[in-house]
Amino acid sequence: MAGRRGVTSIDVARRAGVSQATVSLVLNGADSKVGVSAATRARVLTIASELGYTPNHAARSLRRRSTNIVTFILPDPGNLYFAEIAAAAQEEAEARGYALNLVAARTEAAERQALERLRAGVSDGAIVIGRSRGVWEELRGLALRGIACVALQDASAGAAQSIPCVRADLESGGYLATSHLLGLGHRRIAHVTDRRHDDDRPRERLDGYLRAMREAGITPQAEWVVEAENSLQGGSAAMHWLMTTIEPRPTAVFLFNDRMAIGALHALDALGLDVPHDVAVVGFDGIALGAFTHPELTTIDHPREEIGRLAIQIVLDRLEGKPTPQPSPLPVRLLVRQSCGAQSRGTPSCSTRQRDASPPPADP
Amino acid sequence: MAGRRGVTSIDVARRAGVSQATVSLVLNGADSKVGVSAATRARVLTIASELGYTPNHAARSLRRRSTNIVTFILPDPGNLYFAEIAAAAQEEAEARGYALNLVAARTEAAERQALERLRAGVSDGAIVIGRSRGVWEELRGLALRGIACVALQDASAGAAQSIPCVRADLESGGYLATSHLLGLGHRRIAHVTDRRHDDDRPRERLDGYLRAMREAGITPQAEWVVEAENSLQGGSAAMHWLMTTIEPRPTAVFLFNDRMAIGALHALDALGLDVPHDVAVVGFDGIALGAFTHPELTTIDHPREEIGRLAIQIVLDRLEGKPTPQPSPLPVRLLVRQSCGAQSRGTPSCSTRQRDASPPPADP
DNA sequence: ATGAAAGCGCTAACAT
DNA sequence: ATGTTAGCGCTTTCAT
Repeated sequence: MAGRRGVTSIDVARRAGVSQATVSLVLNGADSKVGVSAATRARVLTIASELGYTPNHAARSLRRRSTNIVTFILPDPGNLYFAEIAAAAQEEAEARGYALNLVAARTEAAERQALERLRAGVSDGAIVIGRSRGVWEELRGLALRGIACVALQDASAGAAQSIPCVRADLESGGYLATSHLLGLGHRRIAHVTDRRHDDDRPRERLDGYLRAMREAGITPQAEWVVEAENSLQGGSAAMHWLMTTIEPRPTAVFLFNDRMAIGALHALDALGLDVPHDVAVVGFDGIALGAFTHPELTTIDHPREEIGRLAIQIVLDRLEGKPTPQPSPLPVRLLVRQSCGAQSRGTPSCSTRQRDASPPPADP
Repeated sequence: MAGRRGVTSIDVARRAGVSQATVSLVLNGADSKVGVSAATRARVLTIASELGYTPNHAARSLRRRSTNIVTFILPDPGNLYFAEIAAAAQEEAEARGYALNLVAARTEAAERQALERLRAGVSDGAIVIGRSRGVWEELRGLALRGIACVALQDASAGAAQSIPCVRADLESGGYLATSHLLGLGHRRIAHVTDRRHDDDRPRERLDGYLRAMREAGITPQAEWVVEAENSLQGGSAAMHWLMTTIEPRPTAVFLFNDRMAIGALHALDALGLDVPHDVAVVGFDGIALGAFTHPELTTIDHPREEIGRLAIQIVLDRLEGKPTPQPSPLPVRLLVRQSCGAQSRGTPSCSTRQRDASPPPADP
């Protein structure tokens, strides 16, 4: 039920007493060699806006073989980490005249669907946070078709596979987090990782964790590493399990991401355990929310803006034929707040950047 | 730089030794009156998949005058409330064979852009959480063009304007929240609202707040109602201001949404004030995160799934020509957790649905 | 400076 | 059962 059809360039042409081609010429600016007289130009423009003319997207895309759209496929819109990256990408895309479409692909089926639509040419490029292994073959196929694809945060996609990948240095992050806890005197340090298997991301953090432990001469107990669902509940459940099952209890826990860490804080609260006194907690990602938890969350801070901006830049540069080197992993940094116990509760660190802003005007 | 073009139905036709039209017939199923022999059908299908053929989206949309896409314009992807609604909408859209594109429109300019693209026909319908006042004229224009639009959570859009609006009963929510606090014995109850002016949403909650106060025979002090930015910081700053400026201090605060409430909890924590003992806090929305804060957040729970599902249903029903009545406001409910002080900290209420799940398997 | 015309890849009505 | 054909609305080359 498409309803009455919109106004076309032919309508504009008729009203303006010119040919349809002229309308097109006028609307696509003077970038063409052929010129249009100022008078005609003005008349066409006026009438177009009078009629509320908007060029039809499908027709234009069909003809131009491009859409001016980039798709951002995200596995989980409920994870603010992705929201923050997408926001940065969005801004950059907009600045360069492209639209960014977010597509949630929470299941493999949804992901397949989304990729299928990419093949159909719904957009000129894509930023993909892959979920399933098979994504990479698919992405290469798309790249061959001229669709500019960039992977996010996936080591396996790497240079070998010829599709560029923007990522943070996750292994270093894992190492940093764990070293920090070791430096605070902790020995029984647990790590909660993402249950999803078909993915290297959990592995990288884990590698960093293991390296730090090894360097400290500690052999992590098998039960110190637990897999959980990547969610608030998952983090909470994992922490609950760690605290009620393992003897002796771990004194510190490093979690897969901030969202799970927030779940974990809640579990500890419910168990009556104090953070950081009884258990130290370190998250991963650096989402803004981490500055507002109780206690404030110590975490591994990713350059989220840069990740988003870089990803879209590579996509657009490719689209415009510019050379795009395989980017190197972006550095992460330790963001010390309260949950790790490195600072006293009352003394907020200067690295806690998200301090309360100035008071609002009262104005009922 | 579109790269080499993809495989078209003509390629498939050639290889299969049939006409291009036959390929189209086969791929669009048997819904047409004309038949295709099973043999031809099979051959075409095989070859199509061998060649990796995917129908071109632009061409198909141009011809069919429809895209099979619905756009969801959201003002703030960092607000989990929208993420939860969008997730529900997504699921329903998928189930009905449509794709849902999320578009972030954090500024008015971005919103205009997004609406412009709707006019161009990028999608068949749209769910819009308007930001600026002008949206409504624009939406009506789109509806006239046959694009099925649904507004979310905006009273002003209502029946009068002929564009359907799915919304929760915000005024009742404000009333419920405030009444609850009054019932707990509070008298100096503050309300933190959204600073944005061109919008009725803040107003509705405020109306509920004022009605409850009036019924209780209390005249709210002007300074009890403060406007703040809709963000974690905004909530935090507003709470800080309330607690450090007003004499005597309010003993309870009802905030515009859960995100601001979480910011507020943080400010109270930083000031050394105990929630709910020193100050009772009530949020609004019911996002999942509210069950994981410290203390757990008492809030006005919206039927977020239903909102998302209903919105997309109306869009799709309109698209399919089914009658779609103007929906009535969806009921909200008080979700009592810890931050209001109605229950002792140690005794979680049964309405706190998001309890920690069962323990995960240890499996390093 | 402007118009005529050829498609982009597909669907759907009509002809065979 | 299959092929032919006429566009969808636009861009762009080539004439004029």
